Amino acid sequence: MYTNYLGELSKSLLFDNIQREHLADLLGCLKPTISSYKKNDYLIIADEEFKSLGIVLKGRVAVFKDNAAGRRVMISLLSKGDMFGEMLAFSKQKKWPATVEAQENCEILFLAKEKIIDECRNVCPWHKTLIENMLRIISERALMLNKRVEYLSITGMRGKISTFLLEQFKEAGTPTFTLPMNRNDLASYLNVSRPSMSREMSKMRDEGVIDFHLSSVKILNPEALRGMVE
Amino acid sequence: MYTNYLGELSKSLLFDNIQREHLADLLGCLKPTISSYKKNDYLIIADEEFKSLGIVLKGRVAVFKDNAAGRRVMISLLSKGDMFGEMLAFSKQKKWPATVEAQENCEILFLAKEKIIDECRNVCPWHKTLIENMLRIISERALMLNKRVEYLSITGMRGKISTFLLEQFKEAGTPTFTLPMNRNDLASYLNVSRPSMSREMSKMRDEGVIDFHLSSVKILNPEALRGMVE
DNA sequence: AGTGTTCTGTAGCCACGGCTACAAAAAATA
DNA sequence: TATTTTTTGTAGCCGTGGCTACAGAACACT
Repeated sequence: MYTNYLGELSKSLLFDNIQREHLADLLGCLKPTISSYKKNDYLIIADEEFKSLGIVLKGRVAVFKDNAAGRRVMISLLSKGDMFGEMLAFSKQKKWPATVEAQENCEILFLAKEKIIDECRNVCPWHKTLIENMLRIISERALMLNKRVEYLSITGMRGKISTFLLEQFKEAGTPTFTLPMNRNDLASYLNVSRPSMSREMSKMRDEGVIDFHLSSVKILNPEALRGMVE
Repeated sequence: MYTNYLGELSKSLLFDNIQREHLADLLGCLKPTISSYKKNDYLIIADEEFKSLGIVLKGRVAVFKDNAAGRRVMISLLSKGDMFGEMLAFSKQKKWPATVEAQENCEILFLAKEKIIDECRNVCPWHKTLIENMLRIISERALMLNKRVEYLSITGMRGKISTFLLEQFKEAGTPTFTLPMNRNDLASYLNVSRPSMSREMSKMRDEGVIDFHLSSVKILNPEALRGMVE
């Protein structure tokens, strides 16, 4: 059944640190179901009852959210190895907050939420690793969201740009580094418009604080940049 | 040692569904440490190595973050029963991202991160409940952050206000309901300025879409409100 | 090299919303 | 009831940044 996918699954974060040969045992204990979907099929419709979390085995799926006006906004695009619904599995929330749609023909593994914690704690030693992985995945996602909120809470284009660049600078260690996204993605990450962001970056270049060409950026005056944070 | 606090701890979310009489056993197995701090003492300084998560037993503590410009911003204010550092305990991140300071004289229980998962899985049956609680707490926090990001990503005052009111409306079930925060808190939750928000709400009242007096709000025209979401 | 596609920088217009300031209402304290 | 403190509504000023539009650069594809 899922034997074809053992190799793929063992690369997934949820099954990290679990040997491929033990994975089969663990799956035997988790008893997942596998479903196939055709392009444009809905895997999940918002407000449906949550029963199990999903892992993409093959193909790509899109997570959407319909806002109150009825327009659908894409939240994320998932492919092989990615998981969805992991936060719902452990919260009190009972309904899916989003809609999930197949972008291509795909196969999805579903894991019932009760199986993840409740079963075979003593019998199956890999379960402990599974729980650890789950805690790590959710915690890390929460930390990412936290950082995102920080960026979004900054008022002012300058503040956002300089905070972001300083963080990249700190991470890279060197004053010259490559941006991890293109202008469009960066703009929507910071929730500003792309042209406005470009305009401001150019101003900052004119002022001699930074220099850049496409995705390559150089911090010329870190102190001045820090002064622009607020 | 912590026997004085058993009653308090059993009310904490982390120890939910654990009988007070079993809590003592569990704590014996978790081997927490308890420290006292005076007003203005630092419990944690940002960038220190993370070793254990904390639970406030007595007093109040403030979580701060210093932005790149050096200005400190309060993230949250914690009191009896509140926990901090729970996301760090399970992520790969090794350093505290924030500073924690005592607002009053207080007592804090610290729980080493290894103890939470690694120990006594088979011996101590309450451990399973503890892990479940932890997963629930972190998942719920992630969901809250997710919702926060959604609000912050809405461009336009109208969009934010109407989305928020529609959500409250849905939650309440009735067109008349009470706002869960005052204007200041709501404004900073939506990351807008308080006067601008008030101005826009008044406009919406003039247009006959909503009515309100202080914290009491009435939705007069839900359809029109939905049209303002984007 | 040639073509189409995506990405980036730049310009100009103008509305949204931030900010300060103040007064009235409500709530807390005495 | 009187007094202080907090919360809320309103006004006016004006800068920030969103938006459309376009041209040139970079990239992908053949």
